[in-house]
Amino acid sequence: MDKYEKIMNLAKRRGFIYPSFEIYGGAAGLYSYGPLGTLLKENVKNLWRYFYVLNEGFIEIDTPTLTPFEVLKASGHVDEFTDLKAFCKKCKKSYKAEDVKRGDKLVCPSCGGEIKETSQMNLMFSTILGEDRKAFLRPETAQGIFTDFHLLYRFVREKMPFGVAQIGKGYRNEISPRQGVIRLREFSMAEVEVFYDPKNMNMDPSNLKGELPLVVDGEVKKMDLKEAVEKGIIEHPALAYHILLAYKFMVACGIDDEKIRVRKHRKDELAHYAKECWDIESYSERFGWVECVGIADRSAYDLTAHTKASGVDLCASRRGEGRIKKKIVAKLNVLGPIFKELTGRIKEELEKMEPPAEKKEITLDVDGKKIVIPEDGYEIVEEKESVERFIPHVIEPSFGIDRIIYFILEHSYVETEKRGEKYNLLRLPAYIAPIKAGVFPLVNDDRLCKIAKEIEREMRLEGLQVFYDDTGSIGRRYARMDEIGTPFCITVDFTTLEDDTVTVRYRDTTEQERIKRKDVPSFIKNQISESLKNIFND
RNA sequence: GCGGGCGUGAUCUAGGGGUAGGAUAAGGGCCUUCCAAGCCCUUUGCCCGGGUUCGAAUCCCGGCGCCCGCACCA
Repeated sequence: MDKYEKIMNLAKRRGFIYPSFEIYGGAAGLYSYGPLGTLLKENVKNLWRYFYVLNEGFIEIDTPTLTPFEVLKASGHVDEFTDLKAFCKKCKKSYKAEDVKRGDKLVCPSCGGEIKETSQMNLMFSTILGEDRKAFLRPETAQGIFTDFHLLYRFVREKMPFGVAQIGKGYRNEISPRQGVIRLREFSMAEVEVFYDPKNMNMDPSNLKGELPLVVDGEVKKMDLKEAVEKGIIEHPALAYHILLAYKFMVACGIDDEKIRVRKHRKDELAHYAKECWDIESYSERFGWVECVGIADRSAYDLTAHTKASGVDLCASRRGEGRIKKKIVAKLNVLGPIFKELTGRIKEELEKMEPPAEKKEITLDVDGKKIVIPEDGYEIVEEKESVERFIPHVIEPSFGIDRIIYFILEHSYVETEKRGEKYNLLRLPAYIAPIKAGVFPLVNDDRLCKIAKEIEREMRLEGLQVFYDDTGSIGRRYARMDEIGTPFCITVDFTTLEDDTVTVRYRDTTEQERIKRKDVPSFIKNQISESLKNIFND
């Protein structure tokens, strides 16, 4: 049995994650989170929020997964995702069917033979809103952010740069989803769209401290980020910063930093919207290097596309450089007496015009009427342009939550021996662990049980997920907690009856210490929050 | 989507045309003063559908799922 199987066995047995709808034979690419998996996933999402919403100060939103056709048409997904591919068995090459169509036959451009084998490449799930409005389940959460850009830009009071985060489901109708939880048809993603002014990134270069294992020319090299930007390996500092942040997040999740690398996309593997893209990959014994995060430079691609398609201006403003612009200003005291009630319309049309080089009579067409404006009916005014409109650029860190959860399990899974017996545990960081503490009476004695149950209740009311257990031997109960990664166990023993102390047992060392019974909730909370704060102290 | 292999409780596995067995886990009880102890009892299963047959978990066909290779992977 390989590690993947062991982990998936554990995951199923202990309620982390397992194939969905199994009583009906299951469905490829669909997995469910059980009770512990749901807690674990929630902790991962909250850690992510800690990074991006709390630490970075990005705003978080929640938009529909059902997305009208026009949105994904504009974004390029309809055309880029819908492809009939023709596969030539002889040449082992595939082509876009429309490129090799000859009459009603598909002909292989390489060998000239007829191609019979085709496959539908549409990766989006289509559906219908109401009677007949075409729609899709979103393939990424990003479009819900782009299409609200104007509202969000106003919400942040028009400051640049700003980030918008979203956690939610995405859907891709994979032709053949192998690789278990690595390739899902419905999956959770956490995405940020960072909007910035390409002429003014507002990036503090001191944020680029540190070396990352970059894959350059197929080789992994530890490289200083500042150097990577200077050498043009990473296109610009904001992109480098987000690569670093995403890397730190992965490590904070408990993923082995020896098994993380950062790889630049080749030109031919870039998504249609991306100008440059870096993947944070993690290594699995079963699957090899797997993409967990993609950090893409989407430039102005999406906002430009949606501005064009919707007609809504998705621009931002920057303080201008004081360019001088001429414009026409109507003199109402002259025009009013001449044109009476038409004056308002005339002013509107007149001021829309490009000013003439020299002052002269202007002939205007207003609502089908020819109007002649006398030379003294307007002025040409010179104005300094104080704002400039531009379409913001976007950096998008996009996290595959389910893959990250798989890697958390794989990398925290430890096989050891205890008294000659196999002993397995999950070394999850305390803030990731689904259960924070086991609470036990040393033996099944009414007095001890009563106190242990009281402690359990106190901890729950303090917001801690804990697990009370009084069955079997104490060793067995520790083992059960170790297997699901519970970092602490609280045990009530006979000494508790005398001095009101209990033992805290640490998962990774199995060592114990005594603390005051009344301090238990705050002690555990401190342990968790201290380890969380340490993430950013390096 | 193509070719090959596989499908037995929650997990691991034995068997195999005639009442499906074990281990682990789980539940109940006894015992138990710190790391999967012991004893007694108990629950859960042949992927689904069709065919062959007196009788199918077993043989055949189809589907679904999993694994391997090819292809695909925004």
